[in-house]
Amino acid sequence: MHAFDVLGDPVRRRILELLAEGELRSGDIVAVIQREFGITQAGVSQHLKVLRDNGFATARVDGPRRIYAVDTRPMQDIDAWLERFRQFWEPKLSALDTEIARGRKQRRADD
Amino acid sequence: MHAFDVLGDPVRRRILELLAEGELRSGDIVAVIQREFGITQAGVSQHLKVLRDNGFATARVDGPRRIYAVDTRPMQDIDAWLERFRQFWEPKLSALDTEIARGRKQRRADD
DNA sequence: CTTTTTTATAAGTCTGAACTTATATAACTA
DNA sequence: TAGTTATATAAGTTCAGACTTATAAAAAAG
Repeated sequence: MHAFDVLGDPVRRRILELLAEGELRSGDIVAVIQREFGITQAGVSQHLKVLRDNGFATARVDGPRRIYAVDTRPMQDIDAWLERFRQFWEPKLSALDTEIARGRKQRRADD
Repeated sequence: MHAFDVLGDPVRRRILELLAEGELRSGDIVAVIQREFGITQAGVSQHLKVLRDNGFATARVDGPRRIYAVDTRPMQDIDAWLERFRQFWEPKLSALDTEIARGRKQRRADD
């Protein structure tokens, strides 16, 4: 399964947004997702499994609980895929003058 | 439909990769996709419609042909969504020493 | 020690997106 | 002008993935 396939689901994207803010218990993730999407604990758990199996998240055991953390390695694949399109828009980062100048030149070429 | 939903399909991703290299006729896109994915002209055309309808591509008329071009505005939404995860990995751009140092500090905190 | 909590997984259900065939329409060609 | 090319859309089909209920197993609580 490709990284984009994983992110092609709104529940999984939302879970990753939550994890980007810090580690969470499975149960806490379930509570938020149930409220926002109205699906069951088992449904959320299945999404968590997809994330684990595809490298987007890790889970450590804490008694009967699982503590989930984001793993952003697959995000880098997404980021890399986007690279081919970045030439079409202005860099978002603060950059050296040469980078800024390069960005402006690209912009002019596209307009 | 969310931008990630659109990219959650391998055919559409491939079409966008092709368009990133430059404008293409519908028929040429169909030829490549038929060879790589084995689906019909109508199938490809439906994917092209999804891309048009969701702002990822534009089509201008040239006689009986349609010439497709990529529109990267929705990519920027993807890029923006990724922003929350970039703190977890090293910046790809050459950066000021402070940026590099900041990147390394983040990396250590995560390991 | 029994009951409760936590959460992953199994097994079953269902629907919409990805596919097909068919075709309409516009443009081109001979 | 008739036949061909190009391509979008309509209508129908199908199956994979997102969902449910049920439950097993581990840990915690009383």
